[in-house]
Amino acid sequence: MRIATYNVNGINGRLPVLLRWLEATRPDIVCLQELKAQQANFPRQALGDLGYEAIWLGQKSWNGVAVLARGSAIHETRRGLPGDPDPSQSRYIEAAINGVLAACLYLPNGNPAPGPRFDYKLAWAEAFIAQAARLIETGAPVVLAGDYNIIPAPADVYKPERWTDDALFRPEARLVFRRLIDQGWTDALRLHHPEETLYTFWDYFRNAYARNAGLRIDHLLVSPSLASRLSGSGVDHEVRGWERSSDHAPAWIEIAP
DNA sequence: ATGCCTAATGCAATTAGA
Repeated sequence: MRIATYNVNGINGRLPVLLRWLEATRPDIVCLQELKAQQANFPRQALGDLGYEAIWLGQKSWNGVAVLARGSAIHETRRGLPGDPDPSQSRYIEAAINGVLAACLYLPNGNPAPGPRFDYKLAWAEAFIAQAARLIETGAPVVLAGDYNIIPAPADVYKPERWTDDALFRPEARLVFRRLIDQGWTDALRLHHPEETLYTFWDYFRNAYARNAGLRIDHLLVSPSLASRLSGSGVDHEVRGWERSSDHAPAWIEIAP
């Protein structure tokens, strides 16, 4: 079973790229972020034609998250993050699918830091850490998949010295990631690729993708009972090079039955 | 310190992204 996460940066503007990637890689469960679409404007039909059911939490202009599943029923378990300091922002949705609990998250960017946006990022992260603690405590197979807007380590950014004061790399942000790992979650991509340069985002400026000036900010954290079933993981980085691509690339894990 | 690019909104120019 393949579980993927992809920040699409506008699901309707990105639909040809999204459908092309789904057809090419056929993931079983997909977490999407940055739909940038109102609830009524989700392309349910086009995804259904490819065999995907969906649940989603839309919003005008910004944010928005969705979970897709191919060939399995989706049982929604949460819509919105408990304790979100600003519930008007659509950043969290959670569902049980074929024996796996998938939490789809879009953690706030937080720039500029310091400031109110960074405060919101950290407050949102606290609420998420609390939710992650509840989920791992169940012992169930859980994946926390999404755009964390956190660069976990210097190896996860092309030039760490340029990012020291950025909300994605500040110590407070990295500590959030560390606290999740300390709860017992496994960073699946780093487990399988301990030394590799591994990015999931390249900005649209300065020819960043061609220069491989990227960041690793999209992550799949798995609970112990899912970690024991991991058989592989990766980034579909070539998708970032497609015409009219998102600035993120999809990341995925493979789970034994 | 800012623009470089892109999407959404809404139909010009602003906001947000990271």
